Amino acid sequence: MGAGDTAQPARPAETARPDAGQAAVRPVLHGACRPAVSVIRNRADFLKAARARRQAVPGFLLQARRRRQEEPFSDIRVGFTCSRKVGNAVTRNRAKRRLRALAHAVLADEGRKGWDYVLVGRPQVTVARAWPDLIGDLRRALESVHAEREARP
RNA sequence: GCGGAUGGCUGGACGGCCGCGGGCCGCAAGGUUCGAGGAAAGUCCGGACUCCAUGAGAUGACGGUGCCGGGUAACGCCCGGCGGGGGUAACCCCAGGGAAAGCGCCACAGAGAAGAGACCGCCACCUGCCCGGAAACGGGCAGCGGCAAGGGUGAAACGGUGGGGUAAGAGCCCACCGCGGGCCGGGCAACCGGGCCGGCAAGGCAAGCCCCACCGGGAGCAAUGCCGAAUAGGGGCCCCGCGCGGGCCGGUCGCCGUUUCCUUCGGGAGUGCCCUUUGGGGCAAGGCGAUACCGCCGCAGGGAAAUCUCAGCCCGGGGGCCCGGGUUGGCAGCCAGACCCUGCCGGUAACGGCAGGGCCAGAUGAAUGGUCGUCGCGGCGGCGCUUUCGGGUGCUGCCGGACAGAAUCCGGCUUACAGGCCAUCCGCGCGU
Repeated sequence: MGAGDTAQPARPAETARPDAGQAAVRPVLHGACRPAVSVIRNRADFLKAARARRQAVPGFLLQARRRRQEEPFSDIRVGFTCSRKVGNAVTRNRAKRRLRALAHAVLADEGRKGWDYVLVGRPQVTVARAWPDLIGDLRRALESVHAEREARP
């Protein structure tokens, strides 16, 4: 009986894994290796990302953090933040949805495994900025954040 | 046709690419179906539902409501009336109980603001002075007085208008209106109509306090209930202190069972040990599982003692029963309901009854979308055609498309809202 119980504690750590495992299989069908993108829902992860490096671009603010060794690192995680300064509830929702679509379009190809990204909405611009400009913003922000990492030995 | 009043509806459509959340089916891949609003908002009322408190309840405090009748689960909501006010009208507006229970206040202006008051003013008798006069007397001014009509102030001036009356005046008297009290008639009632009496006594503010009637226990879904890491850890009681307990390792037991090369995929050759009836079987190595039992022998050593140490390795005083707390988080509450649609019946209506049909979001760093295109709508402009000169119509360019995002759920209220549509009614104009 004791051996049966000892297998239990290991399970919570693996809850994030199954997605990663399936995603690792799926890209083979496409021929390219696209890591899975999952969503950050935990407050602690948001706070950690906010304390790590950041890059402001016209459309939004990007916060990014490379996860530590003991955390799962096979996927890309992304979160979204729109405070009350962005506008009323309708505007906040719309800003968040645009950021979500933006992450979907760009991050799977240009994000890095084992990193957390948080996209922070800005008043007026996040909702109004033209779509191609926003995509360009994210590409430049990612480049800058990754370069900063490599410059620091 | 123009202007207006009221009630209601709508809140762009279609498609391509890429996505999200829930349910159902499926081992899975995946499939299928559903997926924001009229206010989802403000959180202002009323409930459902939970937990807490409570002897039924009464009283007080506090809060709320306030014409009458009806509707409703309930309401401060809705409907129908009444009264007052506004509008030619349709219709709209009203915080609409009590001011002869009491307290308080009524700024400024004004003489005076509640049993008030005399600034200008009006006036007879009487007294004094002056003028005229022969005198009687007349006139003027002042005093002693009378009055409150007119002027003036004010949001409001101690009933209003008219007449009589008077020196001048005054509800002093009269008529009507207003006010108060009975009476009669109508209405469930608020109230309305009529008539009689009284005779001015009763200013306004209750959204200052207050009085009267009625209603209200408190907190809220972050309510509340359940599950819940681990050698973790809190409290109580009892027992033991035994080379004891827990984890890991090994032994042991059970099950499985082997390796290399070639290949035309049929097979062939080789093989750690033993047995063989040549079919194969057993043992060792290996894997998986179980773990009661065992951990070389010996049966100990240190310390005054409690007790500690050692012997596979590591950690620790141990065991039993009961109670309680609780982090990350998960589940329930949590979506079939005072529900929606249609029809019939009752009711002026709000609404109610019956029958049939329908299933319509359940997220939790929070889904219900992102992007591109076409069409449609509105505004401004250009060109063409047409015109009863108001406009209509075709093509085209630019711009715009509101207010706003479910979070336990219902009934209301309030506030926000680009543009568009419908119905009924009123006034004016024109035609018949």
